[in-house]
Amino acid sequence: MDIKIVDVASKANVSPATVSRVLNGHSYVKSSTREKVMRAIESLGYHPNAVAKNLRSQRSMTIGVIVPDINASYFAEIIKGIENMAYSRKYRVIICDAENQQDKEMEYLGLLMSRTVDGMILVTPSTADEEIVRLTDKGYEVAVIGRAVEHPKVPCIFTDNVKFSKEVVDYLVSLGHRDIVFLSGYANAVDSFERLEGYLKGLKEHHIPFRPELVENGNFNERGGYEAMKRLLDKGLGFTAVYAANDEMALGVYKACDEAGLRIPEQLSVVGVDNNRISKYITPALTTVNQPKYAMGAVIAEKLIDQMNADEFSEKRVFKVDSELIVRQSSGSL
Amino acid sequence: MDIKIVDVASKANVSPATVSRVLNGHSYVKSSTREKVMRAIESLGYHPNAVAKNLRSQRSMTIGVIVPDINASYFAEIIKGIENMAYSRKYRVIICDAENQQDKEMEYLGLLMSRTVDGMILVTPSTADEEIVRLTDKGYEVAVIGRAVEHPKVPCIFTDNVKFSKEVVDYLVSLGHRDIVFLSGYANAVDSFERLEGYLKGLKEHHIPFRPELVENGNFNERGGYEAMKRLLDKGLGFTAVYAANDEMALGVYKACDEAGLRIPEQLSVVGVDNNRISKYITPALTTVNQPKYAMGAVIAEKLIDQMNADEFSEKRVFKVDSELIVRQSSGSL
DNA sequence: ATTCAAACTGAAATCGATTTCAATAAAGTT
DNA sequence: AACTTTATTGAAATCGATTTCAGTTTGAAT
Repeated sequence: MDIKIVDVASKANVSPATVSRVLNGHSYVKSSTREKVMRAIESLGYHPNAVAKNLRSQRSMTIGVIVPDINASYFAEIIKGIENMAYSRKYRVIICDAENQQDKEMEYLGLLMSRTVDGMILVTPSTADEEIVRLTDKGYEVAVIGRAVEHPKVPCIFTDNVKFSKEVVDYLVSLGHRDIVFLSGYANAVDSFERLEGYLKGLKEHHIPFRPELVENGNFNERGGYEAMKRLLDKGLGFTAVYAANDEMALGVYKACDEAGLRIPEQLSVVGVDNNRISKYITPALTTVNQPKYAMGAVIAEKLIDQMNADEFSEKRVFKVDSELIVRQSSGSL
Repeated sequence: MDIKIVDVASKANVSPATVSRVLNGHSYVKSSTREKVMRAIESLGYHPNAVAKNLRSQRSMTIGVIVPDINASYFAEIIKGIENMAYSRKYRVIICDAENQQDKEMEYLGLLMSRTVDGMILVTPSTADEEIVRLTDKGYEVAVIGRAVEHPKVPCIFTDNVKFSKEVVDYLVSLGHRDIVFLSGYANAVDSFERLEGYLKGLKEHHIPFRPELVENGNFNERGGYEAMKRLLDKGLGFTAVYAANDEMALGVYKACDEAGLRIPEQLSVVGVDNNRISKYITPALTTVNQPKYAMGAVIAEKLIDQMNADEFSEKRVFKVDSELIVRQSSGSL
């Protein structure tokens, strides 16, 4: 049922080699034969089998991306950046959505490891560094978004979690807040860890004693943020501001506050991270930290593609990009 | 540098065939040899080359999905539904984001056509029906979300655009509106077309004369909605309600109204379609039409997989699912 | 008219797995 | 003991393209 290159060849009275030459165009082919072949291709509706092609040529011109959740605009924006850069370099992108499940993440990693892609970009905060190092040493082309990995061949791009988290604390303190809740994401993510670190650093610098009871885990999603906030409110701890490690959790905080009749920002200031698309539409508009998501995706895709095509690796491998605090209406002075 | 099956074979002192048998487990292998092979695999860190495997076995256990925009929650939800169903059936999913560009859509279609996937799901409103029929006749397994395609082998799932659009008009008329704007999406999308049809049908039923100047195109995105609304406002046409063919455009309408000092819903009622995640967070919360996106993805994935594995095709191929109007605060009586 | 390079083409090897076929060994069956 | 049947393995063919190698034509240069 399938049309193969030999079918085209026999229809055009040439060898498969010639058809291949016409198809790929890096060799001499007489223009009259080229036309014969083209006509045969056309009339048979021939489509080359990429699986065979990739096997022989040992490349697929595709790169794979694994993200924890395509629904989160943070990742969706990154993907757009990757996609457009890759597209302009004639690469195609396949996206794997791990849906925040570690087993799926591993599963998809296995899929990409089986040579279906020429390179991969991991945006997954939970794949261990050692795993990435191992992959790279095995000869896979891997790039990482969201943190630094110690390996001379792995391009990385990330924002300084510690730095901007400290800046959030600085900002809240400048508004007069001293009792600041930190809402963390899931435990095995570097982002959670480093944002907590920045939070602590900020407190320390302002000589504010750390109150461990003000740190709660919200798993990076709305529901987690909602439940964490309810726990905090139930305990009746005194606090005037919440720094949520991402906007999704901040959304949950809004909901909990709404139910508890707590007004934002009059009674509680809320700051998120990601500049999620929703954050500017919600009322009050959420103060948040913006990361250059699209650019991060584009830069890392470019580096990866460069590296795949040149054996000398790039002078610059690790990119730390700046993020900015976007002050909106969810935060105010005491 | 790469470890191949022959390497494993020679390390374990067996033939490649035996290694393959161990790997795939559908043949007799003495348990002692199995262990030898396993040890060799382990110690060499062997990963089978899926490209070669797929070429030989003529299947990849992956299905490809093309969507116009992964950033839109309508598509993201559909993808989730597909992904989870596929995953439970041991299929992997690769997602192609056409970014609302028709050339990219074609490009990705070409990618999927080159036998890298066992089947494909198109959620693209702009791929022509004839193209889909042609693909299917050529032996590709294709399923479609969002409309019906006339071909006995193509599973389809969609909501009745005409029906719910008419219901939107019914609803607005019941609130007393008679001058209703219709904001259409881009012209080559069936959705635009059918939603307009429902709008017209609704007007007709209520004996409201059709005013062509009240129909504008907003290209299904926020910006388009904003600009279309501005054009309408500039023209100073009298209207009291807007039916936007999706929520994204409704967002643009909000922005234009905000700038023009027009209050929603007091001075203008707005209704969207999709029940986009943002729609419930925006103020006033948007009245919209909900489609069972996740379920649609799951159902079509299941049908496609069934069809790929059984030669007899399913009795039921076309699924029309119900959508519901979610009334929120953006619409009110005159 | 002869020579040499460039243009053009096909046969066969190759990519890395799976699978068929056939051969042998072990285990039951009468 | 002779004869099936079942278990176990390897050699070789195969999937559908690309690419090397070598051979033939053509065209230009001497």
